[in-house]
Amino acid sequence: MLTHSEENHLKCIYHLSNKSNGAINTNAIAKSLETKAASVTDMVQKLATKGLASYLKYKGVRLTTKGEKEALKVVRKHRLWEVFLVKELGYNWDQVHDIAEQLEHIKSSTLIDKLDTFLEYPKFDPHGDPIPDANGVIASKPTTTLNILKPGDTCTVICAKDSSSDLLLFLDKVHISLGSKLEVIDYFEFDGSYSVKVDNGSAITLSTKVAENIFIDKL
Amino acid sequence: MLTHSEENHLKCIYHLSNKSNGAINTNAIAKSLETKAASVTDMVQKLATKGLASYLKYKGVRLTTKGEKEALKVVRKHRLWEVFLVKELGYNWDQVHDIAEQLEHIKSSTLIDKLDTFLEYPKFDPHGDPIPDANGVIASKPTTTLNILKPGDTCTVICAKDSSSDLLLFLDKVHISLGSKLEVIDYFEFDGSYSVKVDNGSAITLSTKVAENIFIDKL
DNA sequence: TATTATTTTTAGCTATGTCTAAATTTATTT
DNA sequence: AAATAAATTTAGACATAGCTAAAAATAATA
Ligand SMILES: [Mn+2]
Ligand SMILES: [Mn+2]
Ligand SMILES: [Mn+2]
Ligand SMILES: [Mn+2]
Repeated sequence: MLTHSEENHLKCIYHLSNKSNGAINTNAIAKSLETKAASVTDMVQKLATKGLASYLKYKGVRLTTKGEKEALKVVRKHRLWEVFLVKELGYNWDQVHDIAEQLEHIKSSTLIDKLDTFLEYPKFDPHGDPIPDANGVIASKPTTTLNILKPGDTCTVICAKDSSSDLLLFLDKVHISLGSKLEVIDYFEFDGSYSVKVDNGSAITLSTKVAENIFIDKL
Repeated sequence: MLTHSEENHLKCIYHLSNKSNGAINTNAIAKSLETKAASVTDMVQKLATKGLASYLKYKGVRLTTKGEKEALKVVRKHRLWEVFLVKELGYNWDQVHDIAEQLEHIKSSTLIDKLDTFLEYPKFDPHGDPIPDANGVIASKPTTTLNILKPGDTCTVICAKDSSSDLLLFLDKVHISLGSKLEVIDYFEFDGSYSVKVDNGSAITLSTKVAENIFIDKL
């Protein structure tokens, strides 16, 4: 049986492994979990002892097949609970992360599949991230971001790159949500910002940073 | 912020205080939480330090007003999650206790009231126990049990005295659930057992112990 | 390549929560 | 009332999980 901390570390390593390839270093994990490198080292050694990670001193860590399976279970739980919080309880997508961070650790051999059934097998969470199925099979995350578009291009928003409240609050403010149709009106070399029409409404300005964090389907 | 263990102890003391009056002794708590008296002593001293309980060495513990308020919050969470598990996810009433035991510890200032709204403000949990409202106001538990009835009496089942899986599984087997109409056909002095018709069906036999654990409304 | 800087690990400390065994207090019997 | 039994607390141990500071390894730079 895994502890909350073990699960959090597995999930973190899983996510970091998807962003960059190769072994994951201690500092990156510590930063992501808001903890210290020394603490991560302890945990990573523990995971290795349990056969959930392979770890070489000073060389970083990667998940074993077994570890990835466990990580995917946590990701599945996290995302299904997020769907529940937004769709059933009426939370906004920027409010659910911290609660899901706790709910993902509830232990039960039946709960999450019953929740999945109740929610009618959603494929994506409120941030557009794919939900692993009961066997741990997960769709790959999209790769196209808004900043590849040129003036005149149109697209649909399908996912937010990270679930940080700051990004989501900003998108809410400019009325961009999953499924929004965007049309790039202009691009400004000076600061890399975009002028964009949201759902054929008025044009707004998006910074490079925002544009890099919105996954899209180009139309 | 209370830890899981603190919350479990508060809830336990609250429940025991409702069964017997006067201070609650360490052993009773240890037995109920499946832990040891020495551990309970530590915890109870901690609760006293935090102003949640009043404690006199060797004399037992009782909750302060503040402690009871916290206990009621946990009870509210536990019972609302039980309603969710049974009504929405399709669990049986004998399967939800252990999961609710975990869910009751999820920290959020908004979650439980949203869940309450979602469930349309249920007044009782799946075992017939009253659910405290958002202000901590709770209906009193019924007091009439099946064993006060005489042959010829009829009643409605409103609550099971404890939520132990053993009792609930037995009641399931004989098709007794909340709302069932029971008619006492016979009482046997020899072993204190009852012959009872369930919902005007065939007669079954209930032991004294079972009869003492079913709360009823006499008709 | 030698030196310096950065990253990572180890060592040692702290806090929580649990346990067993011994000591103490309270309750029950002779 | 004294002796014995039972309940309760204390003392000391262990496991988990976090931290800081020092040591060691690796990476970057002169
Ligand atoms: Mn978590
Ligand atoms: Mn998400
Ligand atoms: Mn609990
Ligand atoms: Mn219940």
